[in-house]
Amino acid sequence: MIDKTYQPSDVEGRIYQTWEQAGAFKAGRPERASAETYAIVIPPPNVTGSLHMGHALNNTLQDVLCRFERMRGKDVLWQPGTDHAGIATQMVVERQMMERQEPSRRDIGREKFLEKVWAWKAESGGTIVNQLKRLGASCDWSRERFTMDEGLSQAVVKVFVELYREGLIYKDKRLVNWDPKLLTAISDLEVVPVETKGSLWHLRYPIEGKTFDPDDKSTYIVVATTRPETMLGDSGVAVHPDDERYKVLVGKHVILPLVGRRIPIIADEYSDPEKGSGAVKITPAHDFNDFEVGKRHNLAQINIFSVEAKLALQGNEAFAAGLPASADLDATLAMHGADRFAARKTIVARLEEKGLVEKIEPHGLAVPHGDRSNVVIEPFLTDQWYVNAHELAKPAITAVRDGRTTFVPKNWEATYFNWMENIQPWCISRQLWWGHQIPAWYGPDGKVFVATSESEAQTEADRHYGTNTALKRDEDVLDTWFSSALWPFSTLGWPENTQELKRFYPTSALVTGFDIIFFWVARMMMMGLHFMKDDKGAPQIPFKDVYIHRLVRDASGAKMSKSKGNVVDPLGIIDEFGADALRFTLMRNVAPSHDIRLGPQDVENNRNFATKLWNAARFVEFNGAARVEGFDPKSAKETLNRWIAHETQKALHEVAAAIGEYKFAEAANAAYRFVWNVYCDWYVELSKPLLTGPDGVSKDETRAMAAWALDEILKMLHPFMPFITEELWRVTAEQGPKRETLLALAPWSKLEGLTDDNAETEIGWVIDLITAVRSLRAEMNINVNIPLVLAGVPAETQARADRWAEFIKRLARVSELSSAATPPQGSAQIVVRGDLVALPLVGVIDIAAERTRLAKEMKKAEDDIKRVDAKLGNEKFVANAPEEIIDGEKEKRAEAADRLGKLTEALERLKGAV
RNA sequence: GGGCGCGUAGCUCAGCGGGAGAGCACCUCCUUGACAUGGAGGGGGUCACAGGUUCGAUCCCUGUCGCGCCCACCA
Repeated sequence: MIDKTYQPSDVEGRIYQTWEQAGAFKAGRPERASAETYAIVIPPPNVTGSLHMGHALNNTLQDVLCRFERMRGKDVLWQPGTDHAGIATQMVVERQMMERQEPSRRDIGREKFLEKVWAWKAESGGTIVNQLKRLGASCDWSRERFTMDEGLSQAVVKVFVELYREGLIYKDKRLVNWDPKLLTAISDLEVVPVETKGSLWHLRYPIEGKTFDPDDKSTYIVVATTRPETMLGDSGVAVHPDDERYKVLVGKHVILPLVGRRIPIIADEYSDPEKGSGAVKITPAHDFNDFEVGKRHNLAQINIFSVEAKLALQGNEAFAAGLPASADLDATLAMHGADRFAARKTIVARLEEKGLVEKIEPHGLAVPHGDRSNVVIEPFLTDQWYVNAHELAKPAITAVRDGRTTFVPKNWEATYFNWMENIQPWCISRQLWWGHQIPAWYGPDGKVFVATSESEAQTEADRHYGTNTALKRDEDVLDTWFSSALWPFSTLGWPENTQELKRFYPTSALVTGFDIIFFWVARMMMMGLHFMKDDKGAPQIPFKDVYIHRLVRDASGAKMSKSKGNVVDPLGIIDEFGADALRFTLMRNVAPSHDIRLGPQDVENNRNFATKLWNAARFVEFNGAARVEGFDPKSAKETLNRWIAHETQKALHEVAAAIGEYKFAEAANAAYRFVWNVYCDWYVELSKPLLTGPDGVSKDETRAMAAWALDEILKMLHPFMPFITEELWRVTAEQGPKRETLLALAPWSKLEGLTDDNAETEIGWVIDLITAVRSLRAEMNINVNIPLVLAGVPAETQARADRWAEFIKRLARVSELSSAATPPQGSAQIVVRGDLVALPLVGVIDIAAERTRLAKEMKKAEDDIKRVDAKLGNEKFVANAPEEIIDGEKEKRAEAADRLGKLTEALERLKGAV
């Protein structure tokens, strides 16, 4: 028995358990050993994270694909796992330690700290996994991986060492984005510009050999800067070679104020005469452009503070060592212990005292910030490890150009190419503790030995030095995205040549958000193509299709964020409306070029849809419509049953085709319309006379068909609404012939041969008639059952009406159905598919109102005729338009003319009435 | 500066060459034997604007305006 109401919270947990116990989501089920494979690797959520709406969308999309392909008989692997999320996790644990007023990580040391992180991972790592299960995600949990588990760590080391040996990973001293709060380098992608109202300081640099006089412009050159504190590191002033104002100064020197350093005035195209004063100070160690200019002109790279000093002071942002010996002592002292912005004040004050500040203008600019720390990034000259991304990008670009990997929607490829073609070296070292420690060891002279293990490095070192030499391991860890880049093959067991690798790589699809195309997708492409080869040694892509989705926003269209307090918790939604309602809402609204707006109202509507489905199943059950062993829908005799079989096939094909093209909303909406507007609104209603009528062949057939179509509905909805469909599948299994499989493993039906145009025409006519009568009744406010007279209709219509009389009476609330040559006096008259239908309503209808109504209908018909005549009267249209269009227009005209004729007669007849 | 996308009913969005659709909201009616988390009916739109291509443009092209996002730069 199906319960009166569906309570998602009561059944979802149980259903999920059933799936797990049956091993329904396991890849490599023996009975599918020879089946085609289908694989998706999950975008690994942060191990310490919890499910947000973005996850809900991302994973529902993947689940729809996986469940659909599983039902289509494929051997599906949805590879789950979590990411160690270096910076994020380290920050979480550090914050927790601070809240508990425990000693800091530097106090307890690396080893103790890492123990704490692992403990935290053990404690909270399962959260996200359980939340994904609540969403219904059909991952193969037996294969769950973690980016820092042993196997994946081995993969990371191997990749690092091999790329190093190929020269594609190298150590370099260049400017990096330094995060002064986290005290680590970060990659370009982790820097976000923040629009800020700043100032532009115009500083006077005295020219060598002249006595500085604020009133004599020939004694100094003005440079404009947004960061006056960096002047301590200036090693040149650049002007544009064509700038007449400064031509005479090129080659001369200025004496850097406060510091006293002699620095050259150089000519370089980088200088823009339009900006600032046209002369720009060059600080090679603290600005990316200046770094390049400095290299061109051999300028000194002067750090205004040193990493060592900062590390020692644990982030006090102190200026310490590193200032040149000739620095103004006062300035140095003022810097000591002050942060960059305090230093700026001090320096500006010192310069102002000396009359060296010409003016300060307000100036808007985008200041780079760290995406995690949210502090201003300091370009900083340090030794870091880099990946030669430019080289690795080449095959990754080609693979997409050749269409071996395709983006859906395709326009993201432009974004991908644009970034890949301009890719910069990828800084992969991080001055953190939580992550994969770089497999590099240093000898006493600083020589580096990169190896897969310490002993291997030691052996190499001993060979090199000719004696046993103590080595020191590189303290840095790798960027989290380095291990993520290997995810599609590391999770499958690489570097071992596993069965999984052979069977599931390249994976079928990747589903991810546009915001990590660069962070993740591009890098997986690079690493996958470099390390994975097919039998012939050709590079292998990590995935064939990349489906890119957008954001989930709140009901008013605002981006969800903790600070705004508008975050909708998917688990709260699941508690209230059920996972199916949330999933279906997301799927019905996901569109390639739009973010999704999600309001509770939408979820409620889809919860209502689930209820509708539930009640349809109850109706079927009440009416004894159980599944019948070996029932073949093709064998149906009743037109109504042939019609629903026809519609079912159509809907099932629509849904399958749409999922196949990643058109999730189209698929979900096709299923929605079929279930609600076809099956419930018409089939269930029209089947009532048959199901409540006398026992017999027709009744049996209708019962079997109703149950059969319901089964098909459960299948077509299952990828979207796995819980309620599985539950109904289970309950209905009790009623018909034995059925052992879970719906999750049931085969997607390959319906064919059910198309029936006659049934469609006939039922279409019935539906139109009922709708027209209902419409008229509502318009004229008639609440009682009324008689219906077919006026002078052809024999075919008459026969049809006879066949459907009972149905029409019931659904259109008609008391009696009869025929006559002409409509009775005082009838309301409507035209249904060319047939005149009269509703004799003497004394009931308002003749004047009916006249007005008819006139309105006639106007419509006349307009239709005019429109078509205008077209058909156009020679060029007749000459150029395709034949079927012209024929269509002619049909339209004939239909309208016929309708007009009947309506005119109807109006004529009404004249006699009072 | 470069790129991508979007302006269609009050709202959220489909449609993307042959006289505009859905859901929600709104109005009217209906507790009829699956479902009031429901049923029936209805009103509501110069498809941003201007040109062009075409027999025909919401749909294709060009431009304008407005909105959003990404990349680069910002002395």
